[in-house]
Amino acid sequence: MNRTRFAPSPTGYLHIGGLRTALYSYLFARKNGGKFILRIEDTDTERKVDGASEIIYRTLKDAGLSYDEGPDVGGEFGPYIQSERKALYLPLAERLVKNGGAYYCFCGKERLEQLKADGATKYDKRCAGLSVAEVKARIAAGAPYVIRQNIPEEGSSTYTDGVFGDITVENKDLEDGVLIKSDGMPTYNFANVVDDYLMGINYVIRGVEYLSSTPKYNYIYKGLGWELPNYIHLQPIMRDATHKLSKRYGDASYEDFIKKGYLSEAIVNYIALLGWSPKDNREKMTLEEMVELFSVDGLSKSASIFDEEKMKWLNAQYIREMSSEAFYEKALPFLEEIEHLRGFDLGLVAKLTHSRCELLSDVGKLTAFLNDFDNFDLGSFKNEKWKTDEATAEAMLPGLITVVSDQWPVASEADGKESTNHKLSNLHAALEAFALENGYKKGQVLWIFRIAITGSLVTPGGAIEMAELLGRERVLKRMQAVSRRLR
RNA sequence: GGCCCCAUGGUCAAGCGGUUAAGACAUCGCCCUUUCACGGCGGUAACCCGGGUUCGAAUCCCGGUGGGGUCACCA
Repeated sequence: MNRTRFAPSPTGYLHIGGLRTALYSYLFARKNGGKFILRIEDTDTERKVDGASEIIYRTLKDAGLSYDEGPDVGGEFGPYIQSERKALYLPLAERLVKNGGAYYCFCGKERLEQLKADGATKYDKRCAGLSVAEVKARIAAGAPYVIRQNIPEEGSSTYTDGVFGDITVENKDLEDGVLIKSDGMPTYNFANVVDDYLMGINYVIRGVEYLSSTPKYNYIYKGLGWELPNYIHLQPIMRDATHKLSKRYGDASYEDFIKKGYLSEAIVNYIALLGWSPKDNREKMTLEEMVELFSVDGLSKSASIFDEEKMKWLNAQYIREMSSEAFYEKALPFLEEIEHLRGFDLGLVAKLTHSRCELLSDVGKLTAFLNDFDNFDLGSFKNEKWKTDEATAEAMLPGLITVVSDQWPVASEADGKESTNHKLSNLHAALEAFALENGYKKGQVLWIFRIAITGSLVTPGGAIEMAELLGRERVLKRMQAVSRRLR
């Protein structure tokens, strides 16, 4: 049984890079019929943020990455929150000391600093030579101590990474890291290894920052007589060629993108592609399809730069394939926040903007003309293809007003949607007739009409659709106002 | 600086010794069209550099350059 895990520290919100690591771990587990586990690594009390764990749970679920075991779902390898596992580590470190894989170290801060000042690049193993009796005596005397890993001075260590292949590091380049701090608590390095082993994790999927320190971790496994896990290291997502994506620069978290109007599916789909590609080069995929297509050899060895443009494109793809009902439902929270949409038929707004949105939040700017009308540039009447300009508009408008006024009946209470559609198609026919009678081209009339009622070169729909959205009264009022401005 | 890793168009990326070096985003042009968008068609655009190995190298080896990571009683 393969078991993978995602082990974030609750330092705030879930970053997009973290989400991708979780995604790959999830895909690997699901693809191979294994289990995906969530563990919260909160041993650093300084950086701990209230509510951060909940954000992680929520985001993972929202993104569809269901975990089989975790703090809020339980499991037989718990607890899944590191701070609740405190008691586990010290005895194991002591066992490692007995096996020769670690030793007590009494060197204080001053000596460590002195070593560094003298040009040492790592701890000099001085305490590794202490006799058992001496160690006992010092501890009994109350001397503060840490437990350090005892790494061989000679030779080298090699392991095989799933994406990078064989990684070899000289042992002399490895430092005897602290396993247990002077307060009795484990360091991240130690707790991480212990927890992975105890939770049965046999595929460790994580960022490349651990690539060269993995041999150290392996010495812990070996020292305790544990079987080594397999490793899959992932290159980071970059903001540009030289900077990682990070929240320090406001590079988004998952939730920020949701707030910006991205769909969860699109975000997950896009980040899956950043650093991985399926054999058939497919781009738009559901989570299920990703599970199906996932394989480690599709993982990239180089870092990838985050390109929001492409994610936007993917988001647009997802938006377009939604049913109008689904789109309306998803867009509603955004629609309701837009001031200038008050009093308009939001269902109709959604229908008109659906195919024109890349982000759910695009509705606002697509309908801005509903608000910015009064002083629009009259030069907008100029159109080269239709050969129209302000003069054309001035000449045409009075007649146009009459047509609309006469041919577009006032809506009555009893009117339903069908009746409205009927009236609008009548209006369309009436405008065509008007064009014919007066020697205009249909396109000219529709252009003048649309500009006169929207004041905008670009609108989410044609003249008739804009008329429907604005309603008879507003359409007439706007045309009259424009006609006045043109005189 | 030592050590580890990486290097194909602006971006994501196929490619695993013989290809006219895919595809997608972006960009540009044309078509469609009652504006825009969608859609369709087409264009511009890449193997970091230098040495090898080989009949043949984007692919293998070495060196350089560039970039990233790592060298904490942080995670």
